[in-house]
Amino acid sequence: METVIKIFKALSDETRLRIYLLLLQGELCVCELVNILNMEQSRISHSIRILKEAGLVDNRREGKWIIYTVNPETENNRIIQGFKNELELPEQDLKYINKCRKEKIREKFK
Amino acid sequence: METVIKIFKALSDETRLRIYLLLLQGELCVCELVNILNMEQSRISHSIRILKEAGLVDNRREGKWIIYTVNPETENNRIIQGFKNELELPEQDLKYINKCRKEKIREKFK
DNA sequence: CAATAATATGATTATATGATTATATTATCA
DNA sequence: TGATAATATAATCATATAATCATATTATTG
Repeated sequence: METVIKIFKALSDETRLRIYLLLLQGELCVCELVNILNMEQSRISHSIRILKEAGLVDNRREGKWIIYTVNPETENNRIIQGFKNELELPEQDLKYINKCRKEKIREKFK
Repeated sequence: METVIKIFKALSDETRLRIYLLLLQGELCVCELVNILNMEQSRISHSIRILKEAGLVDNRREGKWIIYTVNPETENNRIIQGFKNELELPEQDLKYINKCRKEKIREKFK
């Protein structure tokens, strides 16, 4: 019950929901999310933290970046399964994630 | 997106989640919920209102009672489908809903 | 129609949450 | 090793939310 509440709570905020939907499209680092969502870095970091605490996302370090991914375990959770089919990435975010990928925001600085 | 956020928000509170799970077992009036959950009437009413505003529950009047049911439309929503399978009614609530049904709390006063 | 039962609503208060700003941490690279 | 990039964390503030208390509404029943 607690687990489920945490998941619902984590996904009941627009910023966090958008981040999670973006991560479902593929891994991203904070600076890419900042770029895609056009939001303050600390806001992204805070949001991610709550997603992490709900067990929804994982991360690994890769050089100076920390790469975030959806946690495959919770991704297979039936709640998430259901909502993945129900909800799609906002068009604007889709546009910017594609732009971000083309421009290789992250690798540019390697 | 807004719709989904409202649903997540509505279900991210223990009181409301329990009420919704109880209603999935069958229709109930406020006085039965008060009895089962052992909470203030106004708290139940307020909680139900938020579930209603999220489109999760319906109601009809029946004499002096107002009977609450899950909204069949959202019940078929994939998010709800998923979470119904994922989460079961807390044991305590199951016990009290059965007790409530045996004792026919509501009809007793007809 | 007055009293009562069932429920809703409004006001208040305490607490939680989200956004922001500033600062700290960790890794890279010149 | 010092500067910088990427990210995290802490502190603060404004707003949202949950719980409670009091009151209003609607229907029933004697």
